Amino acid sequence: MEKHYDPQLVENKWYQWWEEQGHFHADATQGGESYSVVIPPPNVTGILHMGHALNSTIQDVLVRWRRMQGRNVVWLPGTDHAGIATQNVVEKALRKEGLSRRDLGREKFLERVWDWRGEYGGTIVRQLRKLGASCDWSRERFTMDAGLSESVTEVFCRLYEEGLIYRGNYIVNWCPRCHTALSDEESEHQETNGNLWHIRYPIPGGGEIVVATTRPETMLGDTAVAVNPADERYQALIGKTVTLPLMNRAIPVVADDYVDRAFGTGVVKITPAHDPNDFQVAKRHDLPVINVMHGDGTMNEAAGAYAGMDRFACRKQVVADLEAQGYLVKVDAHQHAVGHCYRCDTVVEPRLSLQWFVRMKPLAGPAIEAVRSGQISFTPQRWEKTYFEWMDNIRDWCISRQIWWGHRIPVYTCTGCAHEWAARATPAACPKCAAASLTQDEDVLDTWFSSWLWPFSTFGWPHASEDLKFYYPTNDLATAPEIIFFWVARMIMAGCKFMGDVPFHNVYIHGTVRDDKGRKMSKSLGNSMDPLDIIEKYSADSLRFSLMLITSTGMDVYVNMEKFEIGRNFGTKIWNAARFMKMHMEKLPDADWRALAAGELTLDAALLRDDDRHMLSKCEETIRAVTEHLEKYRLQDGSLAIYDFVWSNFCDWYLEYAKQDLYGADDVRRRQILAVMTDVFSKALKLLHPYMPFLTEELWHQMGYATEAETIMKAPWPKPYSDAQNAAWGLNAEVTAYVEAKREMITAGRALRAEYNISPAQFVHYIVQAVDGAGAAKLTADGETLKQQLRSDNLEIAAGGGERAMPGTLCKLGTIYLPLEGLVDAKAEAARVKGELDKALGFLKGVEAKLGNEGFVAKAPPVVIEQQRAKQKELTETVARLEKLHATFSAAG
RNA sequence: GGGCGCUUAGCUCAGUUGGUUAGAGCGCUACUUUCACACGGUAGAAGUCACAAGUUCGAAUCUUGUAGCGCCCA
Repeated sequence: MEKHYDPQLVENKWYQWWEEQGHFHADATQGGESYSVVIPPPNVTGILHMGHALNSTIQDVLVRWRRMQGRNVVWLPGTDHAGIATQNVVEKALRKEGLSRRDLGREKFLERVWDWRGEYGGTIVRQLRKLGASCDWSRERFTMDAGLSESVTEVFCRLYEEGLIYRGNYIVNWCPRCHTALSDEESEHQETNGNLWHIRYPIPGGGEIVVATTRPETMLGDTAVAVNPADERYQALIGKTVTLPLMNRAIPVVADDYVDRAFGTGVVKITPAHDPNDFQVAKRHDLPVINVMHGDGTMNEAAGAYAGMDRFACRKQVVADLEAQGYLVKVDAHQHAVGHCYRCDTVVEPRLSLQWFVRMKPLAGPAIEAVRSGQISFTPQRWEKTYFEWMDNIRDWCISRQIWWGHRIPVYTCTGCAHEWAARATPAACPKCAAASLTQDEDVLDTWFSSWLWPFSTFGWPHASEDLKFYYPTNDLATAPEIIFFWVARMIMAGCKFMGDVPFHNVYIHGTVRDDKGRKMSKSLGNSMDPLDIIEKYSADSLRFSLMLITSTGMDVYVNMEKFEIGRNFGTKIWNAARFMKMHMEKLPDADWRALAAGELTLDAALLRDDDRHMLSKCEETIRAVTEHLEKYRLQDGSLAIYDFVWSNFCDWYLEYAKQDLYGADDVRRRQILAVMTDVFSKALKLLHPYMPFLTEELWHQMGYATEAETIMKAPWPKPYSDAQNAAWGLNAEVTAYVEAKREMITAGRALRAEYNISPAQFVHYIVQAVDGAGAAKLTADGETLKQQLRSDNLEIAAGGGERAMPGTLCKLGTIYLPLEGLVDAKAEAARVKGELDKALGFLKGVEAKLGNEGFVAKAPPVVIEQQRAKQKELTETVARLEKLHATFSAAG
């Protein structure tokens, strides 16, 4: 084995092998307890970014852990067709050829998109493999697959037939660049510095009123102005008309509660075709609706002289004209939130158009109940509030998009009798009049209209299937908070509606990966990190482990390149621990390490020493801790528990302790030590496997824990030792406490030599004054290992007796001295001891104050009082010993 | 404007039902290439837990308020 682990070859080798061996594949017919996860389908145009790395690692940790627990696990991967984004990409490519999609026509264009998808669409799926994601690739799905398309049509038809889908003229968020409607969720509000223009609208026969607007170009489509009915200032004007400047149109003054008296002048212009609130006002007052814009954001004929201008150019011109004609009163700077297209960042235009909508209220009820009743829970739980907030105020969902790439709306109209209906298959004739001449709606559906079916459409719905029966509902869903409205909430609604059951039981909402300055990673900032670069530089294991170790549940995570050294260094540490063990294992060629790693540990209790017992106890503790953390989705705590166990316990202490025996001549003892090590280390590898799948698989084989055909992926998740084992081996709290006290003494001894600048290479003489005879006996039995760890050639252990005039440190088991006769600065030592004494006295005072407090003694739980009493006893003894030591030095000085 | 969250060591963050001498990783200081590992070892320094008031025998932890930062929704 090399000194440094080289992950590049190893990672590719194992991934390929896992996949070839079918270890990721699951089969419903094998039964057992199911555990299923569907991947949040990444955009087919996408490439892997740090957010995917975090999201996928979380899922893979959970999935690999459950697989080792023996569950029948499936992690279903796939991509969504990302209607607008993909169409944009292909249209851009076409433009380079000087073509538009209209030049090609719908059919040819779609062929081009499919070609594109075939060539570039699989990128992210290949990248997920590099990360180690144990997805069942045989089940990979795409939202435009035949099967998933069938689910979409089925769902559309059912909702249509139930009257839950309707078409109507409403104000929608319109992206003039993508040339399509967007849902409310797809319009992202951004704080923008704009202006509030105050415009004079003259009253025929004298006077004027002033309206304030942030979008002056829309005034061309004004059909009224409105005031609050309770606003005394404008009572006289209600029902009168004013003249619309520039257009010279007479428009009425209406009274409506919607108007906020305190905003601007208290008078608002009403532009029904270009503002959702104005549209409502127009409906209430039966006002005409004038659309002044084309779909591409240029002004249309209704804009009069401004026809043909771009909306922003028009804004400038309108303002200039208003000013020139004396209608502009003033301009105030005004900050407001403006909707932007989530795909291309163009300013969204509220626009009246004919679109398809889903009535959401009836779907929301059961979905709200599913979370309220606890059938679904969010981690962290606070996101449930966000969910309820949105669901309680849910609005209808605009699902039609004026693009070509997507599921075409299955609504047909008879050109003969004008009958309109939704059909699951392309109909041959009108069901009403039998005419064969039909037209299909030109629009396609929102991509999320297929994604919201993902947890069951991917398992074969609407057809009954074994998979659907066995794996639905899924267990966990991991995603980012911004997806709660787009996807999570809608999946819950769809699951409840079409499956009659929730789509998953737990939603794990993780944070955002940011750069080390806390900024979101973005192409324009140039601060994004490519997970593949990290994998190349440090390995996928390092990426995964480091991410998990530094990311607390649901919190944003700040990363930079150096953070990934954590995982790499840890990997090297484990690698070297393994290398060390192997070196000694080779001295016992007859030993069956595989049986030891796989089976129950049998040990000769008579040969066990306290450090072995301590190690076994710690291992058990770690198994419990990691398992519990994973159950609670505390992935960071899980990784930290393993890290601490392997590094701070196994490597720092047990390995060092073991050297005495491993380098010694006693084969029986060596066998025992290596048995304990193998048991503990193989368990550590298993606990670590979900986080670092590659390294653990490599070592699983290197260490001889498996035959070639076996994988750690399917090795059973470690369990704590049985009560019988614990009893037989003598694992208990006293033993653990003794070993830890012994370590405290070793640390104290090392600190003494550091203080006296004794070179680490030099062997030194120590004297230990144990507190009692029993302690002295134990320490004497451990004498050789103590000497090894203290680098001492002379260790005297005495029981009881007085304090000595030499540098010493008080420990639980006794005082450890560094006998440096003649060299000791007694004054300095006295001062050092005085410092410790003062500290101890301070704590003692605090404890005694607590115990002296009547309220505390009367009200605190007995356990806590007992704790304080024990502490008081301990501190009192410490103080007494320190006082003696101090006195000794004072006398010597 | 409404909602949610954050503020703990130089940096990034843990701290799970109130009871610790408040922890980790990185960074920092000193020593160190000794026979698993310098991607290492040993020892160490470092925090009025944002601020204020309150509840309590006891508050980093609960309540209220203030300030700053961030996100979501209008």
